[in-house]
Amino acid sequence: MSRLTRDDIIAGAGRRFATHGYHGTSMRDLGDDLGILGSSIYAHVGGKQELLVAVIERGAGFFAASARRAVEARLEASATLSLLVSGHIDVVLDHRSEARTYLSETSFLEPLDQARVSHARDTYEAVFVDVIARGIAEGVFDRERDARLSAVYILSVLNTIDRWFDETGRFDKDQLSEDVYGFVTKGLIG
Amino acid sequence: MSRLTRDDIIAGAGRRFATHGYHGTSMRDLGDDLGILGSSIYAHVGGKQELLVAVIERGAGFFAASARRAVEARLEASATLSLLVSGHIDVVLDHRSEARTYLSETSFLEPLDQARVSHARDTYEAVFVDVIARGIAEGVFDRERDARLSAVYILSVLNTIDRWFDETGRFDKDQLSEDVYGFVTKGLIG
DNA sequence: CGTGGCCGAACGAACGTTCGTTTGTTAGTG
DNA sequence: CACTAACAAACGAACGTTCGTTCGGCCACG
Repeated sequence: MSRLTRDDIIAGAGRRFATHGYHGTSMRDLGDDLGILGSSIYAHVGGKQELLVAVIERGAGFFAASARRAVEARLEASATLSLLVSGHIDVVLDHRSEARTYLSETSFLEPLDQARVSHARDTYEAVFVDVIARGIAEGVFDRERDARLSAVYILSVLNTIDRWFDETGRFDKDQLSEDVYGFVTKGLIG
Repeated sequence: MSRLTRDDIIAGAGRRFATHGYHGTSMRDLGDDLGILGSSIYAHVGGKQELLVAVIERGAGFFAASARRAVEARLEASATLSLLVSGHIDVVLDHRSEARTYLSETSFLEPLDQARVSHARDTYEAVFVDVIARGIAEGVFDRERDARLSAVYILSVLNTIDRWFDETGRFDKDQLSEDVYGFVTKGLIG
């Protein structure tokens, strides 16, 4: 086992935070996972709270990057939404720890950090709202639907995927993306 | 300030667990909320873990009761699903603390309790799966949709509602139920 | 007048963090 | 190519605090 970098520490913290929660994780626990003493972590980071910030910021970055890619493709509304869905699923499954920590431990940040993360999340959600509103305006989505509520519904589905999806199953990520997109656009009735 | 009952303690614990998490809550915190010392809680309850079990069991009970009511109405598939949706929303909004704790702190239960709660959750989910499968068989829902996946999607939407829905807004619970049901059956396209 | 809710002190364990020291790698010098 | 100064990672003990929990005594209510 070679020596560790700051990134190794953050990755380990993400794993622990995602599974045991921020308050359920001690520096000694984290050290055990990494094969060093809890106190040795302080050679890399200022403290436990700084680890949480780093993990969550990393998670936020993945989502922001995914949204940017979807928007910059400059496609029609439905295709953009499809990109947003598959991009979100990629983030949630390829960066499970950071995504999960970002999604469920944000309330344990200090107020200033929490405000910044909340703003990032609002910005990300706004991308979904905008593309849905565009789709409604173009007539491709139902004029009766509320763009904001629909975005919240869709994000609820996407944010929960990592809690049940088994990557090793007979269903792969692409099929999942397509199925989710089909569900949120056509619903149970089809 | 009159004297407290065991139920008061559990209700207070639910509130704290829901907002600060199980590990983010100390017995002294909880005592402060209730207006007594942390140590005094032990006059009502065996310990902290027992509080978590009680809160979660209460939450599980609400969901189970809702599912029972929906099934015993013996309606056609789509009407039953509508009852399941509105019943779930009632539980999540009328018993926010217990529902939230049940939904997100279950992993901090001891293995035996956790297994029992997991089983209860599977049973509840199965009610959704069954009614959707029935709807598919009757031809009222799309034959292309997978009942199990659809149930997970719908439950994802329902379980997230308490994180964003503002009861004081211009949108009431009944409108919300109808909107959610419309979304999951007809989707964005309509 | 006894039973039970509550207090307040106390317990040992675990917490996040600090600190002086040891260790292993790297860079520079002759 | 040997030697060494410098640096950063990791150790291990210790810090003050907070944790969950116990216990004896008090006081109000049934």
